[in-house]
Amino acid sequence: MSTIKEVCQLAGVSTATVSRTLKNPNMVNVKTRERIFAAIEKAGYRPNVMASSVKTGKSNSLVVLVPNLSNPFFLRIIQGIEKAAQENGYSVLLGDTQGEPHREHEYAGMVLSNRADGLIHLDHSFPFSDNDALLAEKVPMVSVCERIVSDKQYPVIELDNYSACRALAKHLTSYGHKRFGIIAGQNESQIFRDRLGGIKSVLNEEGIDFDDSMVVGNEYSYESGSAGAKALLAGKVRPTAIFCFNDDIAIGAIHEIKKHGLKVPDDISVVGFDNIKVSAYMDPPLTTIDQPAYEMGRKAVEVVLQQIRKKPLTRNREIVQFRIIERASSGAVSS
Amino acid sequence: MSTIKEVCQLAGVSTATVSRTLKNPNMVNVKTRERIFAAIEKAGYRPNVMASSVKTGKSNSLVVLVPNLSNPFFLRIIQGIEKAAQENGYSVLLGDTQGEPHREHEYAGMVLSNRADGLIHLDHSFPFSDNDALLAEKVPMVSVCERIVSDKQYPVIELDNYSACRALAKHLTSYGHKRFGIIAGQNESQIFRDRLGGIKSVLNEEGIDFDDSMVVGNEYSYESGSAGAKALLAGKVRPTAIFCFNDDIAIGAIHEIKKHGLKVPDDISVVGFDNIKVSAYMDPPLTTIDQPAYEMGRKAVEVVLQQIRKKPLTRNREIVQFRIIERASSGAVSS
DNA sequence: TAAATAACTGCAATCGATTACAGTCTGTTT
DNA sequence: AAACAGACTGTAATCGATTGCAGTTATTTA
Repeated sequence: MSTIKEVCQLAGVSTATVSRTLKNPNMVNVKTRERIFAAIEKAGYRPNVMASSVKTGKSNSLVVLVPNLSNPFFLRIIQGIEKAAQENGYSVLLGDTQGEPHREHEYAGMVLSNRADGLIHLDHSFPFSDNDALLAEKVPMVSVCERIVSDKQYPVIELDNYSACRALAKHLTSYGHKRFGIIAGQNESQIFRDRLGGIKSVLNEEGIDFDDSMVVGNEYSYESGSAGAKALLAGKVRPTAIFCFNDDIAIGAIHEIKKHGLKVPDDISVVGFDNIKVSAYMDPPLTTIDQPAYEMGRKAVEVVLQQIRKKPLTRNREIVQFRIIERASSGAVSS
Repeated sequence: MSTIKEVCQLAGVSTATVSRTLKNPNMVNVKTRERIFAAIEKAGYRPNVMASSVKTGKSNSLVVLVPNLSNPFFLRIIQGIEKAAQENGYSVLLGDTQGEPHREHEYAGMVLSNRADGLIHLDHSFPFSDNDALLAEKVPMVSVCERIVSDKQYPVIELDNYSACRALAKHLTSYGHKRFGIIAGQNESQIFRDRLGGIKSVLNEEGIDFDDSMVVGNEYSYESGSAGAKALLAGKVRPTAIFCFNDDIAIGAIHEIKKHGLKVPDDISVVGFDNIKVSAYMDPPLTTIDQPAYEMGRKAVEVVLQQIRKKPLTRNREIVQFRIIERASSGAVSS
């Protein structure tokens, strides 16, 4: 790897001029510039990004913390992040945390050690260790989907989960459903509270009883969907409709329901959340809530960059639009 | 952010000693060490990774080029990569290339500009621009799944696609199938040739005719699976079994087949490739070839690290084991 | 024509670490 | 008691850029 000095030699100029032709070309004379470009070409010179980072204090990369890389919904968000980052000259450092605090700390620490300029968190945990909490105060950070629990209010890109679940619940009650089951993801999150709240508000309005024993599940996975469905089917009263807090859960649930010889939606309606791509290809195709994941990723990048560039944020909370996608996994309650 | 100098002040030592307590603790006296650790704590000091990278010439990160982030199979590989990288003190720079050369060039260039120490490519294209080809000669690089087409032989982690497809083909012929269709991913890749070769070799042995017009599709996606199935069903002779070159394609194909009022596997058997997680939850669950994606990712990291550390490679080609997963999407041919 | 301005370019300090080399101090060996 | 080894620690050069400041021309203005 050749350095800036070799280019200097070849072009007969100082490092300053070479550096300038690369960063502020219009500061240097056209003829010199050309000579330098030729020298760069000949030397096969590539500026050492690390060196320039030391000087400028910017790494031009963002860390993204993902609780679970196998979730296609997160992936879509990451695609959005990656694209937007790239367009802005940033690169993405990926951290699969598996929800483990020590891995979060490790990746979050990258911002403190100048490896990254900002942090996008796809979870609600405060990703820094207690030790680093003070330093973390001024790091550019956004969360997607759910607000980070911490004293400081970090910006968030999120969906109106309450309203989305109301829409979904209304969709089901309009089909005459009265006995509901819920298979949730994480029980102690704001998302959980918002979604449950949304559903309950509709049931309340409709005068439908709902017992918290009908809420099962605590993981966003196929397995948890299967297990949740199994639990619900084993209860005294079988629900006629099941809310699943993401599509993976719904897929697992439908699988299990069919195993029991029941039909979806004839015997039980199932609805998911996220609208991942495969949902449209399931049998039956899933009724679900579309979250604009790609867009959310893009927005997240905008917001961190704004912080990095020390521009004031217009708002601390960006609400993106959901759409209810009605497909064949939900239908009229059987009489 | 405080620097090493502030720690020096607090502890009353030189930068050298601070640096040493962090990198070679046993070189410094226990009491000094403790004083320094206390100072580090008090200052909230985090070493600037960029600065140390300049000096050492190592960035401790790897670029991973993914042709398509939405493919769950690639994701699983990335999970393996990420984990292994982290265990070795490396972080992962993710590049979603969408198969576009200019994006490949851009990401691959990161190794040349010292942003990354090595490169893992989940595709077969030579990721550097022609300009950079010379410089690329000595960059640590591995590909996963498929060998990189280039003069230099870069190591590869791959499956024996030929044998895997033979296994799959035998599975189907043993069920009595004689009319086959194939929905492929990329037509000009080695994978394509190996897989097609494997299938044809079995058909040959069994004396089964096969017409290349029964090979359709050129993209690893649900849509392509649907479209491919549609095309095959519109042909003069309807196949009784369809090979799909990944599970996404198979999922799309099954969806389409059902739309035509046909049953899987009663009317048509469908087999996939990769064994992504959702395959087990499809209706019917997919017969497929399991690729140990996570393991492949880990191996890829091992191999690049070996190159980075300038240790000789034991072999240039690492073959991982496949397993045929027989599930309900394939069955006896209907009479 | 002298003075002022503009357009380039170079010098050298700097970013925040790492590390070869040399120096100091303590303890051993003869 | 002198010589030497071992254990620490510090000095200062260095990695490869960036950039404020100053210097040199060339051009414009008065």
